[in-house]
Amino acid sequence: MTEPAAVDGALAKNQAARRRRVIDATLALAAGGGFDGVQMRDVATESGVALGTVYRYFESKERLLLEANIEQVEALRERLAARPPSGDTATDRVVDVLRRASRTQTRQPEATAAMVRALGSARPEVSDAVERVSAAMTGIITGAMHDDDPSDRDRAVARVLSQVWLSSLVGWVGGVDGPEVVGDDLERAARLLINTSNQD
Amino acid sequence: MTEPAAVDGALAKNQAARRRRVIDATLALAAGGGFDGVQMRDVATESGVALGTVYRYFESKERLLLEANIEQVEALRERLAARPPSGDTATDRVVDVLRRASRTQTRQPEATAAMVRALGSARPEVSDAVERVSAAMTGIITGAMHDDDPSDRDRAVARVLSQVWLSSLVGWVGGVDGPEVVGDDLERAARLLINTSNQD
DNA sequence: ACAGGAATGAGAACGTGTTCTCATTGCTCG
DNA sequence: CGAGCAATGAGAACACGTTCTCATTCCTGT
Repeated sequence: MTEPAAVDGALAKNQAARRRRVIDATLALAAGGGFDGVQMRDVATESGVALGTVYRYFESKERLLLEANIEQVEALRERLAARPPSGDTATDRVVDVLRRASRTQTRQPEATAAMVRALGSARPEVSDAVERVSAAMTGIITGAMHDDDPSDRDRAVARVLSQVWLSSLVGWVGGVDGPEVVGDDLERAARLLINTSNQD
Repeated sequence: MTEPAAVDGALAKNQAARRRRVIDATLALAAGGGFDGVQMRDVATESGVALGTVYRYFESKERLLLEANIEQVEALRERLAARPPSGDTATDRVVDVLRRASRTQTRQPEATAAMVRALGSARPEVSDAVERVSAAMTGIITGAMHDDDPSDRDRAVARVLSQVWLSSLVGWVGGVDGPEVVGDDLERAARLLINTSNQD
């Protein structure tokens, strides 16, 4: 019954440890020099792994950054879920969460820049990773709305907001807008989308 | 009075012609092979210009693709303005225009992919070009709303829609969604945003 | 028409992502 | 424990964006 390639075993453990070191090295390099600061040779050196090994674990630099981003966004989701948003209306809670999220991102400009650039590069080979990132973003938003399962409309709103999120990050990382615009964009979009009968 | 470097003159004309050839070669290559199909050496060869000259005209491959994109989006804007959208309500007109626009883009998958990737790469050096592209998108949308000058709210809605536009294109180009999703996303967002008292 | 200077052509050269080769190591299973 | 095989290390090699060099051509102003 050793068919599914035992998840324990010495090999698996070593591989998990390598993967971790590679991602950590990536995050460290990204925090320092953004996208261009993450050079595959450096990632290999810093994580104590051969260049070819990095590529056996991650098919490309983008994949590497996206996997790192998935961790970050999912961690963000858990952190936000742990401290539930304040606010009486769904709109307020969503705005609160979105503002906290964008603050988190704009506080680590370089690392965020690296990952956003990977997100925007749009190669089909990494579509599954992009999907997971945006699923996490959407989950953050629907989670802030209310405790019930999200309705179709909730999901539609959340999708739009996560799209605004991405575009706004791209605009910030690309130097089109300042960091505060990300939060403002999201708040404005949220208020336009979730307009219950009470005008702000 | 020959101060502003005469816009006519033989030199200026040759330069304009070179620039045109370079952009045309770019579009042709992009139509064939997407982002990776646009190789700077090929652009130079196809446009009958030296590689160094391409770089004197366009600081980078991204700049080149973005300048090409600006032309396309502005052409699209004029075409859409020439055939005003059908529909009685602002929502319907906006949806009509957005659907036509996304059809135009998804019909040229490779070329669009190349340009979207340039848009998503988010380097500050090309922020002005990104800005022009999104200004054109926004203009397309506000133009569809009504003939009057857009209100602040109109502009806010248009900005959100142009952000959805970009994200949705990124999702399509990146293989996350099918081409029809772009138009659907935009329509859904438009209906959520422009909710006059008449529910659809 | 001519001198001076800017623009271009042609191609080498460099940096970094990615691939490939081959020797070595480490795991698993009998 | 030992054979076999996958994983890894080390580094060369390749592709393409970008930069640089230098000779040649083309404008422009006189």
